[in-house]
Amino acid sequence: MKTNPRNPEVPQSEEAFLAGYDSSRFPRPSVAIDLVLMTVEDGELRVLLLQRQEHPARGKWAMPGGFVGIDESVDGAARRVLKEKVRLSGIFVEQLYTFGEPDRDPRTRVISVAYFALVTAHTLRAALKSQAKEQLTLATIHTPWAGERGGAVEVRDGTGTGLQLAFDHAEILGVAVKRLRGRLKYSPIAYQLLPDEFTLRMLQTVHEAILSRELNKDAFRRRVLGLGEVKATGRLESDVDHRPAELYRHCPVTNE
Amino acid sequence: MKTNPRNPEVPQSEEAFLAGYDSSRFPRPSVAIDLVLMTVEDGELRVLLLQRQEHPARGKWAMPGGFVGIDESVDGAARRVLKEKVRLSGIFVEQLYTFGEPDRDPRTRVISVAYFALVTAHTLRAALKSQAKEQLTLATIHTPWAGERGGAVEVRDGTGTGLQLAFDHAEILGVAVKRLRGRLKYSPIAYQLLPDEFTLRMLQTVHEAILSRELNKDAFRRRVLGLGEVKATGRLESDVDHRPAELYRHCPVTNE
DNA sequence: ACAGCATATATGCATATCGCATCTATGTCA
DNA sequence: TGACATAGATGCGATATGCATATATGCTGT
Repeated sequence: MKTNPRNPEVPQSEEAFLAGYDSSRFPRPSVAIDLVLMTVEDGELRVLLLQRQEHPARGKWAMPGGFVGIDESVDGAARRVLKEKVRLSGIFVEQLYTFGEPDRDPRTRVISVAYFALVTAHTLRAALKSQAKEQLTLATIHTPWAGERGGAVEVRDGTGTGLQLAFDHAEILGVAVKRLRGRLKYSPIAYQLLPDEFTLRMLQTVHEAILSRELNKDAFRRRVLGLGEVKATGRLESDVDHRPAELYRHCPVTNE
Repeated sequence: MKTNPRNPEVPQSEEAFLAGYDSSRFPRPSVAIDLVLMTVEDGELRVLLLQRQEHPARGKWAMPGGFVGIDESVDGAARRVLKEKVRLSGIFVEQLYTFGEPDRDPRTRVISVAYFALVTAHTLRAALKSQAKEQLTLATIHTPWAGERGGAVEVRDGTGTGLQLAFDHAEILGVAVKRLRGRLKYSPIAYQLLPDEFTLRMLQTVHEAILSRELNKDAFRRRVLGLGEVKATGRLESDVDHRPAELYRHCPVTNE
């Protein structure tokens, strides 16, 4: 057991410790946020990555991140980074997990609160088009594991070439995919990845991309319609070379 | 939108920011952990609380916590606090959620990573008996909300008197109960709250205490036995004034 | 105009699960 | 020895799901 720099404080209660806490006495870790921004495009689950221009991990890919200001909430820092680096706001953002190993960043002690965000591919592409200054990409996520197991994942660019992730970002992304899969069945999270009006086939494609497996079409339709979370609009999709399907809307069901 | 102390850094990339980061230039928040240590005793879900001896929130009840050292992992800090304040180690501990509102602690900026831990009431009572120096209690948790909704909770001592929780600890505890309920169905978490050998009735009681509702006995038995996660020992419980039930053991099923 | 095609949408059926009720078994205790 | 409380097993209807089949409809090529 290594020496604890706060050993002299051990006999104190938390309260005494806090009351006598001298903020300059012990070094504090930096606190950052990392943003796992995912979308479904062309039937694939994808994540926004930036290629690092500087050492360390130069040339590797990382998810956007930033430090938490002393006067802003951690959630607020996540929304700020989303706005500053991706030019997006108002989309679904949820805290994922906090990564706090001392050596996860080679330069200094950084504790990172990871967030995952979801947005339609259309909205994301529009936001990215307005600022092509940074080297960024929408990479496809491949999970070597099935179900909701979790673990590190692989990412590939449009040509199928594998991309190297910086730091512990492969692990972070794995946790994000695991969380996303776990929430899919019991929360209306998939609608974050669809436009306001969508067909049941589009909804199923989103589910299949997230779960990385095919679903039974009829059971899927029955379950979705039975949940009462979608409402038929009466309108039909257009610009398809086959029979157009009916368009639905997500109607959040009141939690009685 | 309030002024961001790091506005001058905005045009920089994360990488440039990190590379040129001067650790003395911007104030860093303190990082702490809070430990939600829960157990099931007398068919009730209970949580370990300490009464605060100092201001602020003097006299109110709080969950044990402590600061994260500069050289220890956040998980390690949680295990250390568990060991130092509760004299327990080797039990189930899992990260819960990070609470990062700027005003959640009135003294200074503290970002807290909450953990939840589970242990049998027997083990916890034994650990507490060896150190009655601090004002602590095992309070019963009452959730005004049903299902897995979440929200603040109430705690009461053995006489049914409500206890006031300090800071945002009612919210933290609510998130812990919500997480515990959500995990119950799909993870073998309940066995953390039972001795090595237990009856199916004891297992059901743990589930009912966590969910705060009664379960169908036969359906519960069938589901548990069907999952193949328990193994009959052939032995029977003793010291009961009725027909003794068979004792079972938890046998972790191999994730194929 | 019309046949063919691809997909949408609806229906039927076997199976598995779950809630509920009923029945039997087995220990303690008066 | 019998009442009693709980353990443990069985049957049944309702519901969800996987799979197959049948029908509907817009588009396209001839």
